[in-house]
Amino acid sequence: MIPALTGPAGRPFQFGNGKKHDADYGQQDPVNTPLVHPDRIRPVRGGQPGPGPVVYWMSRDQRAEDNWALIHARSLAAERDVPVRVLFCLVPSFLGATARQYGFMLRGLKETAASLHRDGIPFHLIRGNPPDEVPRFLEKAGAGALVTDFDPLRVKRDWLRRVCERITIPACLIDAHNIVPCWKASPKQEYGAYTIRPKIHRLLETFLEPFPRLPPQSVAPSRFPDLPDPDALLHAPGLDDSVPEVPNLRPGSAAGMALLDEFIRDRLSGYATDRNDPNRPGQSGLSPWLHLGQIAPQRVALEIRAADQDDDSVRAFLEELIVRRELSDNYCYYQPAYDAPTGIPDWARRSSEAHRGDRRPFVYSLRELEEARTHDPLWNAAQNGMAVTGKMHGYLRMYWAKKILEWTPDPETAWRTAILLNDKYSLDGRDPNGYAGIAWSLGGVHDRAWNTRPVFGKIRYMSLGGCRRKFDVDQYVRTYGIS
DNA sequence: ATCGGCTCGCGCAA
DNA sequence: TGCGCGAAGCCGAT
Repeated sequence: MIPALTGPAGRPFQFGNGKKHDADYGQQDPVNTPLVHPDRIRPVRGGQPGPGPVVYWMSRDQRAEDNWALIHARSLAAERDVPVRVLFCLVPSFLGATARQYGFMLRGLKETAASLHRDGIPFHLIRGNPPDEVPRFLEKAGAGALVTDFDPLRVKRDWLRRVCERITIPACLIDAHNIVPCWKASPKQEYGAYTIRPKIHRLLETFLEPFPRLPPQSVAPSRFPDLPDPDALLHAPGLDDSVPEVPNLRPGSAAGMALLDEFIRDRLSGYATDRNDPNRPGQSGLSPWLHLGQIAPQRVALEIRAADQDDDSVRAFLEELIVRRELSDNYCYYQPAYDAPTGIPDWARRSSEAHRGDRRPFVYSLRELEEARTHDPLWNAAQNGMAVTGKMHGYLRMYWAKKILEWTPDPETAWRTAILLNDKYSLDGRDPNGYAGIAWSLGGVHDRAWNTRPVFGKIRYMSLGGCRRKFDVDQYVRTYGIS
């Protein structure tokens, strides 16, 4: 326990008497109400808070609304009567991201910055390597405390660790992405959805609570930085512009919320029956906005639940939004090799090794796969569709990934290829969901053993015939294939 | 259209 | 120690 981050009740940065908040605490005085559940908060560095502003280093959760990390930063600032500043550190090269993903992110950030400025909170975009630049900014701003948002990916955890080594002010981490904080849902890597599901459901009542609405900042600086200029930033040297932005797509929190409204109004009621047909717009399509934190999963869950629609559909959607998404965070948080075949379950690894030398019916190069030039029109259509639209239907993602295992020389190549292509073309690349999905498809993670097959061993196989039985493959190929 | 067998191991009841 | 059952299947029999 770190003294500077601990309130009188032993709960970090508590306000008031610590009693459970009411359903709507928009009316309440932030100074006298514990706004953020203490289990959402993780102190990562102790020390005496300085007299300067509280800085929220925004990373995974790029929104001004419904953001527990920002809410906590504002609470800290209100308590100490200092301003809040939001910092975003733009890295010129991040895990294979291209102009497609940077464009979506930067246009969203511009909107977020404008919202923050309206609330009296300056948004600072800096560029460079976070372990160098974040401490430098904190020093220059005379920051008194640091707040940041939780991300289970190695590179993000590494940044935070190194930032903490270089600063002298207290710092804390908030899980603003998961409804049940990742470390609270489970203390270990879970074996499957069925093992984490009851743990999450037990805690939902506590954590799936309404967001407080805070008044504009009373202590606000007189000067605000310029809003970020996405078009200028996209031309920065070193930025991979090999994949263009997706036209006719609206990044940002407002567009994400509009898409959510449209989904609830027009498509949620059919979700239970339509979601696994790639020819129907049965899925929400929210994943790019969720991935970049432009909208909060918790906001989505609250709205879906309030919609009071077809029970099966609501249940099925919340299962995917909450249980399976948070299982992905659990996997990346507790499994260091979340993006390699060394992290898969024992039965899968034994089986996979036994079939390493199996003859592959087709072997394609990265280039052939990337250019969608295989013998399988469905696979080509899925790959081509992703390259053009930046997304791929959830059901086809499994098929697409499994075929990469079947058509490359070894599992290592398959993992590398699947991750590279997903991260390069998908708007939701580099997300724990993507890593967990690939681990499920290629490594049997969160799955069970199945009938032994060549190459796959006991890892679940999927076939073109199976797809034909489930949906109209030819229609999909007509829509997304290369003619 | 529908059913059963395939196959492993976690978590819980006992 | 035994037992139920699981992140989206496949295949062949009926």
